[in-house]
Amino acid sequence: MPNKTFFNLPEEKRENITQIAIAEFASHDYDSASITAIVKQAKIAKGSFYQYFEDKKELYLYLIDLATKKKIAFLQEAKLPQPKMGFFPYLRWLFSMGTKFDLTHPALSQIVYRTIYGDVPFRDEVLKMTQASSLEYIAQLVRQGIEQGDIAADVEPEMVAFTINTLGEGLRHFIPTQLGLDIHQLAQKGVKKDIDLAAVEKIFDDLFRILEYGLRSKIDRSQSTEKLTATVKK
Amino acid sequence: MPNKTFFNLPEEKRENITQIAIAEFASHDYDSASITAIVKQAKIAKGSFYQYFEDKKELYLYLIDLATKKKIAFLQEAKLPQPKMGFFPYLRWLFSMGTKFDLTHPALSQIVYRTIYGDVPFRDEVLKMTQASSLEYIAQLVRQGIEQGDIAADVEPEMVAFTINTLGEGLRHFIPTQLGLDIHQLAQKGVKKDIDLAAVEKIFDDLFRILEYGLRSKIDRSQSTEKLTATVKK
DNA sequence: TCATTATGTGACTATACGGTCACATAGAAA
DNA sequence: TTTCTATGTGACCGTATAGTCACATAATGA
Repeated sequence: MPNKTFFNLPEEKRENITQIAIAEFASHDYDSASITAIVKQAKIAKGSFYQYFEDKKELYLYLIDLATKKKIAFLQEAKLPQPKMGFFPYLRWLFSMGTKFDLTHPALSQIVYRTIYGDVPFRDEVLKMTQASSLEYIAQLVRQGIEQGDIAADVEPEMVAFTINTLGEGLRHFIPTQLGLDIHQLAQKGVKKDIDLAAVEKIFDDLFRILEYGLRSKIDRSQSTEKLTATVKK
Repeated sequence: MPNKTFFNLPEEKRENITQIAIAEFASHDYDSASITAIVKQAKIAKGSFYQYFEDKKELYLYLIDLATKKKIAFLQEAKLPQPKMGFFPYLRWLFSMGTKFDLTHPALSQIVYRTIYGDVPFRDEVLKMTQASSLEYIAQLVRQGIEQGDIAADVEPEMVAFTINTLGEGLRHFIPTQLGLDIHQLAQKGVKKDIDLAAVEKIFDDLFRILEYGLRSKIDRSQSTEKLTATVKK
């Protein structure tokens, strides 16, 4: 955690430094992100920076923490749907909110994303803060879905959790691509034009058609293939 | 492409330099990979290196090219299965061979993987050499699968191609994890213990159960749910 | 033997990095 | 006014980087 000096700073100044740091760590991996570049852009002395943060690692962990908290706040702010709405609608809501967060906070999301695939020198430490928990959450959701009869009982919950988690991460690439947005420009310059939400929903329609057919329990499948098709295709 | 001086080198020396370079670019992203470190390990003078390669970028592109060619050779060497064997068995063969390649050439595969998620300064240039073509190949396969009646006609081919491609990439994380291997250690030290191939097949069983149910055309689905289950579970 | 060409070499340049520190400034308390 | 504490500053350190170049060595051919 940063020194209290950092939090004593006028909000505007602190926010400015934070935003510049986010942009730097979003567009470079840990080793390549430059403290020198940050202080130069933020127009503060190097010595000042090192009065706010112990070292580079502390700044980085602070940003990871910030991203995690912002995402949780984002999900809580959008009022959670009925908890008993069933596995697939709930999962779709999760995917949809995740996408909205990624599109409205592209830089933050990019920083977290980097910890999964990039070269953070202390990856394990960071993954505990992010990735592991989200995969475990989905796995638990899947087990619940099986108990409730939403998901076929003969699937391997870990495999399903992997499939869902992987596709969720993959959407972070796929959706911007389909919308004609460049994911790296996005992280640096933010969203310019309005997002075609209908196109995003169409992508979810298609993806959940595959997932539902692939995962739904056999009772449902044999009973209501037509109804399912009707529901999915609206 | 490297200078011809590089190819005039005694095979052993050239191979040594190549392997060291591969290890370096596998364990660091483009900016962090160090030419100085490579020449030090390979015990050649800096000046010699710059007689083989124009600059860092040329070495990097050479490695990407090498990885691509090795993977293609790997797929061709394992004699291609009957081309008309149907979409799912063929896809499973592709996944299986991809996994084998990743496990036997972890460093090369890591370098290519980096171009998708890392910060190569000339990403677009590189993606044309790798990612784009594999996604396009799968998309074409999907369209073919729809024509042949293996895949439901009402799915969006691009969406299916994304799903498959994303899961294929994701397996590169998932399989080593499930086998208790560390993906980054793997890239640096290679495979020590024998790989539990049965466990890998089990993962494919589970994944293809989801994919087949999710994608198979409705005619097949209603006709032969039992047979399909029997086939998949063996 | 000499000349020509291909290779090898490592000190060197210019630049960048993370991090430090002696000092300067400011505001508040006394 | 003086003292104390919090904050700001940028030259500087040690180390690393990609890339260069004047020179050395080796091999080939005449």
